[in-house]
Formats: sequence, structure tokens, C-alpha cells
Amino acid sequence: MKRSKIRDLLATGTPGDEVCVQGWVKTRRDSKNLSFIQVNDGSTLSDLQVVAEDTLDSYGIVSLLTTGCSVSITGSLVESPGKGQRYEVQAQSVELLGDADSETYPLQKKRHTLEFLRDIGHLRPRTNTLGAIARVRSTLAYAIHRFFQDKGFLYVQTPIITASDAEGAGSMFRVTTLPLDELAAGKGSADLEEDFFGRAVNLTVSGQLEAEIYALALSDVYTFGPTFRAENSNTSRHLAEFWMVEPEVAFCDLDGLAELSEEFLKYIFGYVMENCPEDMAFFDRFYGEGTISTLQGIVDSRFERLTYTEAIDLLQKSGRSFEFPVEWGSDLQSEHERHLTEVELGRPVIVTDYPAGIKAFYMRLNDDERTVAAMDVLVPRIGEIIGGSQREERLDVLQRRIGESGMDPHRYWWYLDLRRYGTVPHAGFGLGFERTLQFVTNMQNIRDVVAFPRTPGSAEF
RNA sequence: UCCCCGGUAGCUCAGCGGUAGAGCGGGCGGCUGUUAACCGCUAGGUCGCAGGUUCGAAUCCUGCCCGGGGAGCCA
Repeated sequence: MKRSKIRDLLATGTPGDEVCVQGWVKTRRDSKNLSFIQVNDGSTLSDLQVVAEDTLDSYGIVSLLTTGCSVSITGSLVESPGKGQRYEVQAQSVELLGDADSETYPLQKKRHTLEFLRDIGHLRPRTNTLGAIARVRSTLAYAIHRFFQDKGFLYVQTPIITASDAEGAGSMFRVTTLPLDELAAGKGSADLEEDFFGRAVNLTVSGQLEAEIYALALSDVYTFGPTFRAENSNTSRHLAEFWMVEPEVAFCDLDGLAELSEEFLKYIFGYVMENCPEDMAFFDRFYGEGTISTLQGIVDSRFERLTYTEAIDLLQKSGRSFEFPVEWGSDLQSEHERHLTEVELGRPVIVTDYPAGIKAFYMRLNDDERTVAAMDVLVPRIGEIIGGSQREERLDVLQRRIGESGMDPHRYWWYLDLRRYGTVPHAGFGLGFERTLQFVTNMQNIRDVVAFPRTPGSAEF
């Protein structure tokens, strides 16, 4: 008999159907002449309740089932007389596929802390929380592709190994085939020309520069791939390996980019709420009431627009004392960002036109020569969720900005060529995928919204 | 990297100088169309590691390791 997913059975099954379900036992409860087996197969948050009567040939097997066992069960789908579920399966046969010794199996039929679950990364996707995250994460990724594909954006795969030191954004992971053990032991000297690529290369910290190449040929593109930062940062919002979404749009200015980012966020949040209602209700219930209403509020609101200068003004007039001073020319701290979006406005805000001195060289210089056409999208509870800018498309200005940043223009020869030949106004932004997922699910620690977190000193699974 | 908090049974924690504890989970038994089931019994520990102080250290001190929260950096 063909196996059915529990999700499909609960959604479209009809009483009387002969079905086969396969999955993992969550719990088992015995009654006088029967046993209730909660089975989950990951297709949905809900368990399926299987009722096994002691007249079954395989009842001997049933009495051995413990949390974590994998099973294959055939029976008939019936309306459940009990509370808590509409349907259940009246078992005809129960097969044990894989045992799980209850003395040693780490997952118990009780709630575990997220910290403990991180230590058993190979088993934690079997929990309600990590399962829900996996489903929402997959749906969110799909929503992102769908949004851009529907708009005619091309999905481009930018390199993971790269020689371009994009924007000097922190430490990079070096990629090499040189014999590090021997070199460390003092045998021989490191010769870069002997290295695999004949030069120093690293794992990418951003696909933006390469995405610009394709935007300046195919108009609208986006990347969605892994990104690496070797920063020694130990926080609930940082990973050494994370995924980033980076649209790059030709013939687009800062206003157009702001419009795109607002439409984008509303779309993906709406898509997840519509397609993962059960998982989202779970997060709302167990990880903070208001998770859904906050998201819905964002979808329904009009994002506020503020220039950086106006934002500074607003913060200074707020009369509130901050740990870090508010003054024109220094970057907004997360306490400032959260005050703006949560207290002052109560909805998402797009802050634009930051001082040139605190932003990257490639951001387009405004006519006032003091600010650049940069934007951050700030949302309640998280702060910055998107950072982007209109790019500097004027060759002479870009050359000057590279020089002022103390960088070597020769290393950016191809980036400058894009301005030398057929340059056009263009703009793009970067969205941290895991941070977005954190925001959607209300998970407090980024290590719980990625399957296999890479953080300083930790890469077990 | 800096600041703060923590590491005791499988899990969550109490104990904070004088013989190692609870709840949950596990095992066994009872009861029951149950659903975080319920009731009883029971097993289970290098008190993170290494030094030190003390008659005596889970408890006090030092160093290290690991985890969490915050900061910086950012996405």
C-alpha cells in the first residue's frame, strides 16, 4: 500500500480510507484493551493518533514502542471519538522499522530547552519546534524565489570562492590547498603562486559586486546563497555561515529600491502566514503571543520613510536618554533603531541618506556631498532587517571614493569597468535570511533557525 | 573580543563548609478511549576539568574548558 503523508490525511482524507502511515513515535499511552500511538512524520506539526487494539497480531510489537521508534502502520482512517483530533487511524498492522532505546534516547516526551537541543543537532529536527522551523524556513525560501521570479528577476549564482574583498566587511575565511601543517611546523614557506588559484582567495562575504555585473546586462537579478563571516562574534543574531538574499536592480534609484523592499517584505510575510498557519500558530502560542499580529501589522501598514537626518532629529527630540549619544555623523545603534520603529512610529521605517563617512564606498554620493543614497529597513523587535543602497554609477566619483577608503583601485578593475562601459543607475539590498526567519518565528536565538549553525568554536554537525 | 550569569541524576533545577536532593523522564506494577494521562514502587551521580585553602570542599580561592545573556561588528 502506498504511504500517505499525515499532512495529506488530515487535510483531504475521508473516513473509511485504508491508509499506510510511516513516521516516528512521539508518545504511546496504554489503555485497558488498546494502545494510543502518537506518530509524526514531519509533514505537519500535528501528530496522527493511531489506535491499536490488543487483539492485533502485532500487539506484541505495539507494547514495545517508545518515543523515537520508527514505525510503518496500516489501518483505516476513522473519525476520532476523543478530543484533540478529528481523525485517527484504527490499526490493522504495526511494524517496527527502527528501535529507539528509551534508556538512552535523548528526546523525552516533555519539553526540552533549546540549549539542550543544540547539543543533539542530529535529533532536534524531530521536535515540534525545529520541525516547525524547517517547514517555515522552506516556505520562506520558496516565497522569496516566487516574489522575484514573478517579477521577472533572474536568479544568479554568485561565487562562493572569491578573490574580491567585497567592501572590507570584516574577516574572511581563507580558502587554500597549501599544506598548513607543514608550514606551521616551519617546513617551507607559503608561496601564494603555489596555491590552488595562484592567489589568495576567500569564502564570499557578499555576492553584491558580482550581482552588479549581471544586473548591468540582464537588468533585474537576485542572489540567494551562503555567505561567510569569520568575525568572532558570539551573539544570538550572528552566524559564521548564513544565507543572504541580494536583489540588484538596474535603472533603479533609491526610492524604487525602498518601494521594492517594502513590497518584498509584505509579500514574503504574507505568504508564510497563508501557507504555514499551523506552524505560525505554534510559534504564536509557545514563543510569544503577538508573533502573528506583529507580522500582520507589517503587511497591513505603510512603511514610514525618514531620512537619517530626520531620524537623528526625532531621536534627539524624544527626550529619552540612550546609552550611546545621538549625534549626526555616527551610526544608529540598535537601541536607536528600535526606539524609532517601536516607540516613535510603531511600524516599520525605512531610513535613508546616511552620512557618507559611515557607509561603504560603493554607495551613491548625494548632491550634498555629505550623505549617500543608502537605506535601512527597520522593523519592531529586530531593528535592521534590510540594508541597501543605490550604487555609485559615476566612474570618477567611484574612483575617488575607493581612494578615500584607502583601497587599491586596481583590485576593482572590473567593478570600475562596469562604470566605464554603459553604466546605468542601479540599486540593491541585502537581506539576512536567518534573521528574517527569526523575525517571522519569534525565535530568540539565530542558532535555532538554521539546521546546522556555524559559530566560533562550534561546527559539530 | 569585552562585561555579566551559569555548569549537581537522562532533562529542568534546589542544596552554597560537616554522609547527594526534588520534579519530570526511564523501568516495573495498577487503573483507564487516552491525549503534557493518572496512582504506587524502583533504579539512576567522577557535583565541568585541573590545582589550591581546610580536620573536612558540590559549597571558598585560582586557572582552564563549555553554555547562556548583553555589547561591539554586522545580515
